[in-house]
Amino acid sequence: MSKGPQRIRGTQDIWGEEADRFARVVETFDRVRRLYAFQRIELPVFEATEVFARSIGETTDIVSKEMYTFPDRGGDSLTLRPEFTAGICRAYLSEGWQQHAPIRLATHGPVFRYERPQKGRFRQFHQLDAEIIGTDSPLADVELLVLADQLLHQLGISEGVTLQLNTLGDAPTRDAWRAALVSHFEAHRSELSEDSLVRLAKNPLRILDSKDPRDRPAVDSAPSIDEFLTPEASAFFARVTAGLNVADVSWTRNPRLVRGLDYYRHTAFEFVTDRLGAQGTVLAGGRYDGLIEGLGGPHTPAVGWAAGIERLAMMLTPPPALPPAIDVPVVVMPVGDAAEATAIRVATAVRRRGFATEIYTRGNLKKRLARASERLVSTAIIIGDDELEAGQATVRHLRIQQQDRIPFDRIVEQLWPTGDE
RNA sequence: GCGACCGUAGCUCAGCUGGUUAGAGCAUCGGUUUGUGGUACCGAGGGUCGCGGGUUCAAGUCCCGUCGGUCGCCCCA
Repeated sequence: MSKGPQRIRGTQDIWGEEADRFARVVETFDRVRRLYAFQRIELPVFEATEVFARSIGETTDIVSKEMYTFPDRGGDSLTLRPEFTAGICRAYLSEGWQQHAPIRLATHGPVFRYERPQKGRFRQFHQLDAEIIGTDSPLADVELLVLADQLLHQLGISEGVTLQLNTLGDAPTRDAWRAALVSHFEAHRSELSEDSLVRLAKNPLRILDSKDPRDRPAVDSAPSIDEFLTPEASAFFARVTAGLNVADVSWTRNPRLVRGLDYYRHTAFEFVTDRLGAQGTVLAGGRYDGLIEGLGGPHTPAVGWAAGIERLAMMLTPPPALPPAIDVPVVVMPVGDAAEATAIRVATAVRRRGFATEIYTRGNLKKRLARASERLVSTAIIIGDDELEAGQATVRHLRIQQQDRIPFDRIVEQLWPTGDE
């Protein structure tokens, strides 16, 4: 079946209706992001490996086994970005964006993770990303969440999506809670699943969102973070939730929500749906006050989130509701080689007037008209020997099945009279 | 990385318990007096049956491996 080179596993050739959905997600994000005054940035798809290794956490699966890491010809170790945040923080430092802090940034593009592909999960996939860097105000967290909420509404996919919210507290909170969890789970070792025993050593917080029913009892009896929140941490969380309530964004407290990446503090959140099988998370993020410091910069508080474009696109309304991919109102049909030059001249004039057109050259006139009808073209400009001799094109209006003759140099102004956009 | 299912024309699939030159629909291309419409009719091209090995007189059909896909686990957007 297959001829020639194969597409790389976990990558996609996006085309047609799927490409339209994809574009709609990006366009909507771009529109909403402006409403919240986030500025657009473009960043490299690869960075020095240490940018990700130091920020994401050496023990996470992403860093330990999912990165595309390779030496370049100069011997430096580079990595295709597995997420946006680390690269944005690196840029924040190397471009001196501190002087603009707090700064609101938005971007989107491909990210890469060496994972086993399945529904809604790819090796090259695409994310939307929004970050606010340089403020420790809970208002920033609120703004980001309200932005996310509005994005989902404008995409028309907020139905069935719930915002799950949690706090991971500040550093002292997190350390105390973590220690309590470790001793709790150590005491219940015998009740845990094999997976969770591994987590206990590597990333004990992760046991909390285990799907294995065997872990339930130990998880249910585990200490809650609320018992360890410092007054500052709980005041922070209270201001975030209060802000969401004022903005009328509904949310659910999920005390077992933790983040996979090590750099998160305080607010952690996920917009989750049940419509995407195992890949329920559609947009996720939180506050990462320690990350920039970890990269060697000054202490810099920040918040952000990322959303999977493919996952959002999959939730979009089915094809019929979408507008046609390409709207070409006019088509030019030269009949015979002699008509070619005139066809090019006419088509160019149409495009310079600001309208899309295509020149159909293949097949007999009947086939071409059939093709045009199929694609909902409204006007066909036919140019053959008769027309060349008369200096007038046959302009056929496909909808009303009527046609008339118009001199070549008057076609554009006849079809689109000035002032009638 | 683990488990289950799947892999036949560009697309969607049929091919019964292994048996002559592998089929259909859609799409494509051509034709129905080299110039007038989504229809109709006629015809054509297009397949190393993912790939490699094995069993058998004989394999698209059975077995093993491999690659790819799907779903789940892990992880995550």
